[in-house]
Amino acid sequence: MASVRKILEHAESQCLNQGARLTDKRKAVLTGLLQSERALSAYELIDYCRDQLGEKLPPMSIYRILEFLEAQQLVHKLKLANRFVACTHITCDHRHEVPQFLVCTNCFRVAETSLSKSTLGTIKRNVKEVGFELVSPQLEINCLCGDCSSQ
Amino acid sequence: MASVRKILEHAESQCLNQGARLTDKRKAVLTGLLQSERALSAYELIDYCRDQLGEKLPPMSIYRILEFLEAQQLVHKLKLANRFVACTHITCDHRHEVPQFLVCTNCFRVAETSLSKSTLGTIKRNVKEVGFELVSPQLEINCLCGDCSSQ
DNA sequence: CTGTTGTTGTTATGTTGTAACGTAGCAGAT
DNA sequence: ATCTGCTACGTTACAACATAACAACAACAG
Repeated sequence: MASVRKILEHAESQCLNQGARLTDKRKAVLTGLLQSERALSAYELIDYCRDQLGEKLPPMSIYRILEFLEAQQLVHKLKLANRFVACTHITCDHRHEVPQFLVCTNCFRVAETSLSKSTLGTIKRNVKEVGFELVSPQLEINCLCGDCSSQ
Repeated sequence: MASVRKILEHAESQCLNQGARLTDKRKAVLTGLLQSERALSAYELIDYCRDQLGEKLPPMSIYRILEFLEAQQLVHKLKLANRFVACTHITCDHRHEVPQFLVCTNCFRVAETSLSKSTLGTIKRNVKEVGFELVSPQLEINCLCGDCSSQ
């Protein structure tokens, strides 16, 4: 995995391309997520930025920054856990596929898999049958990670 | 669909079989969920019970009751939406399969589908590959319902 | 320098969820 | 009856999560 510094640089130029700025505060929040193995809540990020990076961010700012980072596709919000993770493909330039997140309900570690096109197709067909529509191109699945399932 | 009264009777005898009691307050909460098309939050249920059924339930009670009803398999908690729905199979006696909930992210209407065994198998294999384990026998998928997707 | 836009600060408040402890009522044993 | 123990429910207080509304300020184009 690339160093945090490298990733930040990459993210910064990516933002500039879109006419957006990756400020220090935004970098701090992104750094927090990059350095964590687990998905973090907004308030955990506040603590992290204060304790590790000396950035004091009130809740309001954190939520704004997270919203920004999400819009830039640099982080994902996991609704299942009400937490955030850095996108694992930040440094890839290719278009992102439909991401599938496996979220450990115990410790909030997150893994990503990718289901085959045909499996996804099956799911989509099922959804359509009951008159619904898959919106979020994002699947989140309740799991236990290896550590937690072996207690 | 069976009447609410019928369902309550069925649920009550099911509880008795397990040595549990379906009290008036518990019935009120279950009724609220049965009469709603959409998944309801704990606080919406408080309002419903107060306004429609004259049961004043503090948050603590609601959460305890919901926990009870979940344990009895009478309701499901949807983590994606932080809301609750009555189990659509309350009146069936057969063992429940792995439920899959399609949750409208806009209005919280909920539909259930069932993926084929093979599709589920594929997902389980994917999960296992990254060292995780499917715990919750429950899949929740972010969708838009027909109404909301056509705006 | 000035107006505009975007970023952050500040304050206040709303919403969701739980801990800790108290009470009420019923069931069975003595 | 009284005790005991259990389950359901009440009460208070607070923790955790999220946003509204408005003020201040920095960056930048013209």
